[in-house]
Amino acid sequence: MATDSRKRQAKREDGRPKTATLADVAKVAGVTSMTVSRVIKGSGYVAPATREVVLRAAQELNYTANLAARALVTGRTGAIAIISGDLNLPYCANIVYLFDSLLSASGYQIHLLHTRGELRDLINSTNSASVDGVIVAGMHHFFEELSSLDRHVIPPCVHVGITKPSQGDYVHVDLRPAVEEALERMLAAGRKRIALVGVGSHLSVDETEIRPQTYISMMQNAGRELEFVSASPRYEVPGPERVNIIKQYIEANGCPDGLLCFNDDIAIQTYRALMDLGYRIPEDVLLVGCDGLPILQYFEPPLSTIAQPMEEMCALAWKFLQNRIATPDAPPQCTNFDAQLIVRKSLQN
DNA sequence: TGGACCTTTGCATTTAAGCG
DNA sequence: CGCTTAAATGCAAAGGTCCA
Repeated sequence: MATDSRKRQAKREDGRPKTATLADVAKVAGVTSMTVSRVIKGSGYVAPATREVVLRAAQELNYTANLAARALVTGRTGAIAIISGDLNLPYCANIVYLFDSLLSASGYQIHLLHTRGELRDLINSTNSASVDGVIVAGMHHFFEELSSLDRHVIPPCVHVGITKPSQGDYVHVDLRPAVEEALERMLAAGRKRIALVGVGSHLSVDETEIRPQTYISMMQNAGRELEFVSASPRYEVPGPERVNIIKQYIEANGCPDGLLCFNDDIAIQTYRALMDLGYRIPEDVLLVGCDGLPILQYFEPPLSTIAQPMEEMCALAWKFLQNRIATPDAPPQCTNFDAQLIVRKSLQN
């Protein structure tokens, strides 16, 4: 102990800042560092009087736990990586916000990543994962790739989103029933031209994407022509530009009388384009988005949307990940939710 | 190459309390 | 008083990286 103190003192003379350690607190409190550790962690037996003395010493020395040293012993970093799409997308921002609330409440820190390269760097930096777990929001291809890597290097992983990975823990939401319901309502209302807004006829988003898949099968079963208003749902296309793309399409081709939008962002831009061109909702066009953004209810008329039970999904995914961290070899945990169609005036005749 | 860094964990030891 | 049990505390080792 005396040796340690001399070394710390020497460092201080070198001009390096000295931070209090468990041993420093222990010395002041007159106990060993193990007792201090128990008090700080709140685990194990410590007499109330001893606890008080230790806490006072810790406060006096402005002690904060050395997370790196703790990770060294426990193999836990107290950090979770979240890999999501771009935060420009309200859907992704909302997911990150929800996980942030959940993880913070559990005392975890978040590493927010957007690319597989970022996670790889994180892992390579120490030859082992420097996070306790990974949440992959959407991006199921990435999840599959991650799951196939060396399990000794890759931390526990859970996927949450509208695609269903072939392995691992996941929380999946099925958009199909709600998309079908929206299209059935448009068909039942006698709408002649029902188009999908946001994806081109070449289905540039993802061939496994359930929205265009459902749209195509429903329209074909109803004997209807397929019609795609190509306005990339990706964030690279700025909103005003997308409004113009949609307006140009309508001016060139006339306006479909039913519009299913790939997401709520696109629904809002489609709304803007329709208003600018003098179309009425729902009289001329039935309009529905997808994401469940609350702001849609404040439009006039209020916009319909396909909503996912985001809070339940995120809470369950976090529970799955905690289970996986605790028992790495347990069987896969999977849950499926159905998205719900929120019908507002834009989808009512 | 080996020791220092800092913390936690499993196990061992000591102390206190309860009871006949 | 002496035994048993529970509570409280301490010891030793381990972990990855850095630096002399």
